[in-house]
Amino acid sequence: MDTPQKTLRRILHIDMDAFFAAVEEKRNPALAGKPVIIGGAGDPSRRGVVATANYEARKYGVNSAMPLRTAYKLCPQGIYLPVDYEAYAAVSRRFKSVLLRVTTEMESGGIDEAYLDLSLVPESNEAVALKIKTGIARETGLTCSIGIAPNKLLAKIASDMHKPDGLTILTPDDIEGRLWLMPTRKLYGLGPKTEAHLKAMNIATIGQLAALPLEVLTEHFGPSYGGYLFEASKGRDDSPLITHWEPRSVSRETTFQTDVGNWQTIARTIADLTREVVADLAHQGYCARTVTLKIRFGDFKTVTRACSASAALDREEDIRRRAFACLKRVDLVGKKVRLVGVRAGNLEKRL
DNA sequence: TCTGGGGTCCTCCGCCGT
DNA sequence: TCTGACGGCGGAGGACCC
Repeated sequence: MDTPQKTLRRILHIDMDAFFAAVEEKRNPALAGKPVIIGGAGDPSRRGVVATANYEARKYGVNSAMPLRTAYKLCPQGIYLPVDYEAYAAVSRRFKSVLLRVTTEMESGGIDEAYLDLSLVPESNEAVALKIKTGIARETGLTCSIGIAPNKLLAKIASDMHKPDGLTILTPDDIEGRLWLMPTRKLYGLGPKTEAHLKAMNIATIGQLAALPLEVLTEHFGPSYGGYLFEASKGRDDSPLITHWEPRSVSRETTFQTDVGNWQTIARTIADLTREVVADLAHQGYCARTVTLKIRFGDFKTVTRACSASAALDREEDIRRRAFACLKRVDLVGKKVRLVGVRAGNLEKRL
């Protein structure tokens, strides 16, 4: 029997250019052309990391996830702003409404990116991309970069290839000539640890990774992740778009400005975080069966302690009592605490 | 010396029941 | 009754993403 030829999917990935910084520049045009760095409380003398730096600031070597204090050393003349999540979320809803006019087959990939399945959209790739870019420019005044490919993995790589304001189309014919020339780190899900592991194996490019037998990859990285690397290095990915999603956990955590040795301060902070978690659970309509406490010490060593209940909890008192039961199981003697966090997991819909 | 916050998923390990 | 294999499950830690 003939197996029918599986038609290629057509997946678009869109990434807003330097999103947080672009929103700030839009509402304060005086920032244009200046290095803008957004992160933490917007004060580079306090603890925090860079959430977004605009292209001007990147010229000084400032990048996402860099400590604000390091960014300040590289770019003392930069303009430092706090993260205004509500403002960015409002713009995010507007750009996503443009996407939903193209197709409702959309997966949100966070506040500044999304995937669309164009398989049933009649227009050409170029026509769809132009429609989206002009729509977003009209709606928000911002630019975006777009990648289009047969799957999510390649579409995301493509959107990153020409930034800002880019459009890149990858086909299966581009795997050898383009994908395989890239550093391994360009693969989604391959972070600094795996990159270093591969470097130690003399593997630097996706092409070199693709040449490794499956057995070698599973031996080094386990069957699940090894199998993923085997497929991804060849540009293969059949993961579907997730158009509907339920949260798995709700959490709050905070880093102290200076490390804390005082038990009362730690306890009060846990109580405050618990209150926020409970409010968030109520707002989202969930209750939780597991409470997890996270403690990070001054040396960055992190421990977690979890406590599960036989029935799902939604009362602040019940969740706080379990968070404190977890705290009792952490040895704090002679240690200073850098961060505390409270997480509610094993969520169930509230009736 | 520096390393946020909010998430997801995976692995490993120990416990428990069969 | 003892022992080992095995699967499920919860806890802990870690890698990764935006």
